[in-house]
Amino acid sequence: MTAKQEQTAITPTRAQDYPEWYQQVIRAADLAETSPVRGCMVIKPWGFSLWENIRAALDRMFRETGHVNAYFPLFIPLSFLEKEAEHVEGFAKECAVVTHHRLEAGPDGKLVPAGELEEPLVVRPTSETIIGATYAKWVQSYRDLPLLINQWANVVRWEMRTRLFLRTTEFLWQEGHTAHETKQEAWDETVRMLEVYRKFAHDYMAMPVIAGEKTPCQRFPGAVNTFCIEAMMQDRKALQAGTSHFLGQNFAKASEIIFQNRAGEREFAWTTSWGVSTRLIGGILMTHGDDNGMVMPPRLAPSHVVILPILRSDSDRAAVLAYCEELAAALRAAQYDGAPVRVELDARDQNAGEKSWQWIKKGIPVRVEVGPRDIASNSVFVGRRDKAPRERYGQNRAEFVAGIGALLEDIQNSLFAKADAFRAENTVDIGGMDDFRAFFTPANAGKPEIHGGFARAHWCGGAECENSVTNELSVTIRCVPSGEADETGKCVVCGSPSPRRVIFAKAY
RNA sequence: CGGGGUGUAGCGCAGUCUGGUAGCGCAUCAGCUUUGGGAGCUGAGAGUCGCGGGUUCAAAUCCCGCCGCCCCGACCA
Repeated sequence: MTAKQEQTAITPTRAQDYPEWYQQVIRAADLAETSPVRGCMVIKPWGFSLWENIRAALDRMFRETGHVNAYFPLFIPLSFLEKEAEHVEGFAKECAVVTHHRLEAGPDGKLVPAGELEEPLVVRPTSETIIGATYAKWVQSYRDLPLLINQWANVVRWEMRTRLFLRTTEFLWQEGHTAHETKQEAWDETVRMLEVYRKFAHDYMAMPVIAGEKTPCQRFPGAVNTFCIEAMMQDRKALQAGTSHFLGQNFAKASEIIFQNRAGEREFAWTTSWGVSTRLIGGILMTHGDDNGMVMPPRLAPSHVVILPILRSDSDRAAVLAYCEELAAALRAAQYDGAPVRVELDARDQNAGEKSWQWIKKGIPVRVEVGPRDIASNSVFVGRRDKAPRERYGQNRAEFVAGIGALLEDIQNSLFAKADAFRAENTVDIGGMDDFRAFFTPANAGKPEIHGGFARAHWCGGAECENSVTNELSVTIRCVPSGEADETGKCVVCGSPSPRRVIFAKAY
């Protein structure tokens, strides 16, 4: 082997500079770019198609659990936001506010806002309050419940620091808002939707997650309980990938969602809300992406297969293209995940190797090269995105077409298995504070290397202990995992008795 | 919003210290040659050097102010 390292499509590599790698993959895979507006992004067709597939799959799951879609206004009267005290406190600092409704030419010819609004409008950071006000009108009787509504929308949160997909000023999401007759029903809904998210992450994103509950410090403003799914990225930091909130009667009280119950009494409804956002795209990138770019899980990939004709000479050209067209048609007639296989035929007149690398960077699951030799032997030359770029194999064309669904499913499963193994390798049980510090302290403080992971450690339940590790090590409690057996122990910070382990990690 | 870094062609960068009218690689376009793995040769196009002001005969370069982006911190999906 020569001293020269094998060239990677992305520089720097993950190990060299993870945040820079992340940005370069977004560029190289043509997912998105920054915009003239600070903190806002342009989602490009290849990235948006991924979002559309996420949306379609989740939307189906929401309908299967009895929900319907609706749409509520982008603008929320300021007074609505003021109704729930904790909610105000949580969001006030990051609200964009509309104060005028007209532009007029100023003395220097420039446009200036005019027509000041009587009441400023807040661009929704989330829609609990305006949906609550609407539900208050819709709900009179227990017969009007439950209300099970979702909306796909954009929201704005004026964040200090933004990162493409992970935290942008404007982002796309879905927010489910439900109202129920009983506490139990609302609680069940909260847990049901958390499970929908967990299943979606596992089955579609091929991203293992831990479902659990947030500590009081990390709760959604105004919620009684907040549940979440937490994933581990390849820099071993945690990414909150979805949340489901049990809101109790807090927002019903704020918005006066009152119904007459079966006993004829007036009662506040029990509500929930739950959401996932375009952040999931960042999650997919950081779960599966490698030093050659994006890796799309087949079930969500904008396209499954790209056919790359090898056009060696003009005399071959027509025959090769015809063979490729037939192959594309045969693949499109095949099914994967209950729908036709999505196929690209890249007949652009460019160097074959260059085109191939472009598709590798975009993360398409399967590449198929077809040249005169393949046609002569009635075969195709196949490359999988979950394998090394040069690790390819020839296969009989009919077998390849017949097996395309199984191949895509195999890639989907291998991505999950790899991510799951990575998470397992970087999840450790920790007992004492010395080990805890060692786990979360980088060896090189000047330019921290990838370090840490998920620490499963005991916690007494006290906010002081939680805050102390956050202040000292920038480590937060990601969640109290659901469905784990109780295990008594001693709090990693203070040594007090603890009923169970929780997940500590650095987080996005 | 505090500390650090950075901003020069679509992308990655040199040039800045020591002021002299902008360069390299990749990409793009044209032509020819190539073609089973990120092609070669020749030629071409493309930059208000982040923005604004100042010093100077002359500013990418020096000075002042502002802005964007990245990292760390506070905050968060």
